Parts: sequence; structure tokens; C-alpha cells
Amino acid sequence: MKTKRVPKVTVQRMALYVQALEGMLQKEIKVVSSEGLAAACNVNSSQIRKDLAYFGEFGVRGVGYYVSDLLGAMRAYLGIDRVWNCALVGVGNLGRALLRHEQLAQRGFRIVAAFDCDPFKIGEVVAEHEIICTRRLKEVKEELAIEIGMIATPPERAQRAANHLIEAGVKGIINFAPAIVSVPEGITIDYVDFSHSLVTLAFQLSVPPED
Amino acid sequence: MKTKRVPKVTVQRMALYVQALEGMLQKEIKVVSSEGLAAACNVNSSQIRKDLAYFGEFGVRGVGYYVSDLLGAMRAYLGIDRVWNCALVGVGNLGRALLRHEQLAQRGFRIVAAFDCDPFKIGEVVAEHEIICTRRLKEVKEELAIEIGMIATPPERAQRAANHLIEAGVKGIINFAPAIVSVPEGITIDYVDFSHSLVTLAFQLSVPPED
DNA sequence: ATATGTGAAAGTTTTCACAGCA
DNA sequence: TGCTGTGAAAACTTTCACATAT
Repeated sequence: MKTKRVPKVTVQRMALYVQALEGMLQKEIKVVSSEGLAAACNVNSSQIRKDLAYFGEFGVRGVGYYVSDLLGAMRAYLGIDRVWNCALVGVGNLGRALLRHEQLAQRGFRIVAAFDCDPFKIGEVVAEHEIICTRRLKEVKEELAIEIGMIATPPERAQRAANHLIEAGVKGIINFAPAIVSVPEGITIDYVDFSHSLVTLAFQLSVPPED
Repeated sequence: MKTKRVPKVTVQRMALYVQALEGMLQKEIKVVSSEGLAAACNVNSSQIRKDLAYFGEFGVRGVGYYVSDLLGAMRAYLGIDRVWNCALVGVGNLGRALLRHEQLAQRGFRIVAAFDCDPFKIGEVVAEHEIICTRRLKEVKEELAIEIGMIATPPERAQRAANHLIEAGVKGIINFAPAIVSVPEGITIDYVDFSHSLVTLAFQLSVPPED
């Protein structure tokens, strides 16, 4: 096993592999080759072998990978073999969808508190969560052992939401708001921006298909 | 101007630049240097210059870029200087959030029809859209000149939704469902998967910070 | 004087090809 | 035999450094 920095692209693909392996586990497929997993993920098979090599040796030569073992090992290495308590900041349309999103909770990302700064929303109950004033973030963060913050505010309030989270001691943030947010060293922020993905798509559709 | 294939990472960053430039336009900043834009996007300045070079020469040496001109040029090159008619397939929690998402419409991605295969939902009106039976996709696609499909179904129905869209003649799809979907040559599909982003985040938080 | 545009260098990621092992 | 794990090659992306233009 190597101890080299794992590239971000590798981690992203790993999430894909986990998804594919979960499907195989459900279909009771016991063993899969790198070729088979590659086909399921639309990826090159040596890519998969290289990616896995960052974490260890999981395969059996001449055979392939035992689906269940590989899945377990990957979950452990990725840090998703446990529950992560998350705080949602911003309970608008998207925030409500996130609160009701079964998939997230199933995969161990549990939203345990929902915050908003709109006094008309505070106290309202959405999907069994009472909306809490953003000022109480720090206090609630300690009480519920929150580790991840999800920002789903309008863009102009995203930076403030991030500041609140960071001040409360949250180290990892995922930002759904279409805004660029600055964070100090040591804080990780990842972006999920729908319109960025749509721009990429629009561009691909606009460019004449090369032949 | 070069005529070389534009890398996907470049297009993704372009969406970021557009966002930053929009902010500058609003603040009435007239001119910006690659350095200035770089700072706003947390990117290297020569990266920006290289990215822009794929599309043309927009700057003035010794001065910088005229914000409004650059924004206009970028929008045109990216194909987002117009309206794209989109179809939503799957009106669950996420689908409803997308229908109500102002940002998307503002940026020219207009959801003009919402489909679902649940007979209890068909006919219901969400955000001024009457939910239509998925079987009518082809017919409605022609009528409303739909070019982009958005899949927001449960994962097990994502492939079927994609098939419907492709059969109707849609060439570009954005998939919000946590499922891998196969599409034939010539169809573009992009993924937006929250849990993938959360996995990346969980991994970064799990790995001891290197020093 | 200042900041772009771009070749060339450095760094990273992907793919190939095959040695090594069940 | 069949498939993994991995060095080496190819492809691609980022950064540097400076000639070039205003």
C-alpha cells in the first residue's frame, strides 16, 4: 500500500464505484472484475485498478474483487462507514428538498438541525425538524455534534452562512448556493452548483459534434 | 484564436468566471485584470488567460478586460446567451425545488414542462406547471421545442426516464438521480449527485490534515 | 508602466502493456 | 488460464516566464 496524496478525481470516482457496487450487492453479484466494474461506471478498467491501489490491494489475481469485501473496505477508507451529523443553513425550496431527501440519510449523511434567519420561518416544522434561528448555530452544533454544514441560502447570504458555520467550529461545508465563498485555511468547502452543470451541458450542445 | 477542443475543466471554470463577472457588473466594476478575476475565483491568473485563449482574445494589454464585453463574449461562446427550454422528469421533493428555483430560469434554463408517471400526481399544478404523464413526452417535446432533460426521479427509474427523453429526441440530459445511466453515442449526459460531493467531503475530513 | 497572450517547463492523470500470482 | 497490480509511456493540465502590445 502506498501513502501518497489521493487525487480528488480518484475520490470522486470512488463514490461512483461505491454506487455501482451497491447495485451489484443488491443483485447478489458476488465477484466482479475491474473490467466489469469499469463497464458499469463507464470508466477504463486500469483506471479502477490504479484508483484502488491508492488505498490497498483488494483483489484476487485471476478472480477479481469480492463485491461485499471491496465495498466494506472502500466505505472504511472513504470515511463513509459511519454517520455524519449535518446542519442545514437556509430552509428555502432546495433546503426543504434536502431535508426530505431519503438518499442522503440512507448514506449516512443525517441532517440533524435546520437553521434560517427569517423570523417567519423560525419555529416552523419541516420533515420533523423545527427550524432554528441561525444565531443558535454554535450552541446547537456542540449539543448535536455537527461536523458538516450545508448551505442552501440565497447567494447573497451564502458567505454569512459560511461564517456562522466556521465560527461554530464546523470544518467541512458543502455549498449549494450559487456564490463563491471564501474560507480560511483548514476549512474544506465543496460546491454543488446546478447552473454550472447546466452551462457545461449547454456548451456541449452548442459545439458542433466533431467527426 | 485557436480551434482546439476545449477541455471540460476549462468550461467548468468558465461558468465560475461568468458568475464572478456578473457580481462585478452589479458592483459597477468596469475593468478587471486576470489577477483580479483570479482572486475572486480562487484560481491562478495564468489559468484564466489560458482558459480564455481557447475562445479568443478579449483583453487589452496593459489594461485588462472590460467586464461587460468579456461577459457578453463568454456567454456567447458558452451558448448561454439564449433561453434553453428544459423538461423535468420526476416531480418529487427535488423536482419541486427545481421547478421553483428562480436562479435557473434567470440564467436562461427554463423548465417548460414537468413530467411524472405517478397517476396521483398527474394533473396537479406545481409552480404554475401542470404535471404531465411521462408518456406524452415526445408530443410535448415537439410542441415546446425542448432541448434539455432534467432527471429527478428515484434512482431505479432514472434509466427509464432517460430512455423516454432520448426517444423523444432530447440530446442533452442532466441527471440528479443517484444512478448511473447509459446513453447512446451522440447524447450528452451530466451528473449532479449530492451524495458524491458529500463523500468527497467526508473523505477530506477523515484524512488527517497533512503538514 | 502594466497586463495580456503564449511557448516551453513542470506537474498530474490516464492509458498501455506485461510481470506476477491464484 | 485469467485477472490483478504496477512500472513506463502517452496524454493532458497547470504554472512559469517573458515577448508583445497599448
